[in-house]
Amino acid sequence: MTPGPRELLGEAGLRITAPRLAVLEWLADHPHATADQVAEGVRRRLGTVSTQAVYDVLNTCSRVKLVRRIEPAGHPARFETRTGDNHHHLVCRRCGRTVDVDCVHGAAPCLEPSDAAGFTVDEAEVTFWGLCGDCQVPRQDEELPA
Amino acid sequence: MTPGPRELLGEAGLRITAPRLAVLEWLADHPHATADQVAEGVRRRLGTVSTQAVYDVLNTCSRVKLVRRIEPAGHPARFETRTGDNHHHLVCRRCGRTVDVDCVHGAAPCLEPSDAAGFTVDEAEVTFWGLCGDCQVPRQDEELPA
DNA sequence: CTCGTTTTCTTGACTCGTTCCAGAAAACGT
DNA sequence: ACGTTTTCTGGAACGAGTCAAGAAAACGAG
Repeated sequence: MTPGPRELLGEAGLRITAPRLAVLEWLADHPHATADQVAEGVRRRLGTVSTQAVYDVLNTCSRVKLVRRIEPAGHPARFETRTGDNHHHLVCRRCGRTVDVDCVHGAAPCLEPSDAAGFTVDEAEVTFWGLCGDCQVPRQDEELPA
Repeated sequence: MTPGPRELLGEAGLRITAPRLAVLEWLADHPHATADQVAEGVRRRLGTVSTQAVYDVLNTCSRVKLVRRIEPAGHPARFETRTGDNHHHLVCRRCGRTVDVDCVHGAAPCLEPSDAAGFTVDEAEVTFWGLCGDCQVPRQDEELPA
């Protein structure tokens, strides 16, 4: 079965702390959350947690690959616990809403650049840009009416 | 032949100003420059130009597709005049150096997500991450020796 | 070519997301 | 239970980029 946050932290050699457990648990239920949203969710569960702690947990867990950080241009970073498979994302230009997209061509579609120009490539990141359902028509509340 | 900056601005319905010409010309010779680098280059040519003007020119020209803005996660935005073809980029995780990568599978390889989830997709952005030649070995100057 | 309108540039304050810092507090190994 | 190590708190700070008000240029009609 899927290991819980406690086990994951242990296996990664990280100490088990309330903020870490809360972040991981909350993130498992709310993928693609921003740091702010994570902080809010965690506080709702633990009472008070510093912004710093949240960033620290997120960064530490990113480093050991327990969470993946995605940074869509022009939007604050978002985090998810689905790691390992190199899936891609569909991001709304307007509200930043993000959804997972499985790799189109199976395993590694565009994973190899034709010419690496002396680079060592270790990841191919694919982002699809567009407008989500809610943002497609909404000239409504674009400007408040006089 | 390739139209010069002056013609491009005209066609786009934008006024022809010294800062704009200088930015476009400089960018044509220095693709993937950051806003700072553009400002520096333009100042070298025109004397004094406000940071604001540079951002304004870059944003305005982005809007009319005269320049493309790329924003690699964790690095300041970079700009290029090669627009229209949806080519991709290879970015150095460490120094941010960016090089163009032509689309591997011809026209639109991964352009269509398998499931759009109600989104209207208008662009597929592919970024290859790695280390450039200069950043692969350089544990040298990582820490200054005592 | 001059004038008036419109767009662009300058200067400087400011925001946002994120990190840095020092000290207090918790977690782990013995 | 204790000391060491790592993590958390609170607050200051940072970099990239934007906002706002007025001065200065560019266009185009007369």
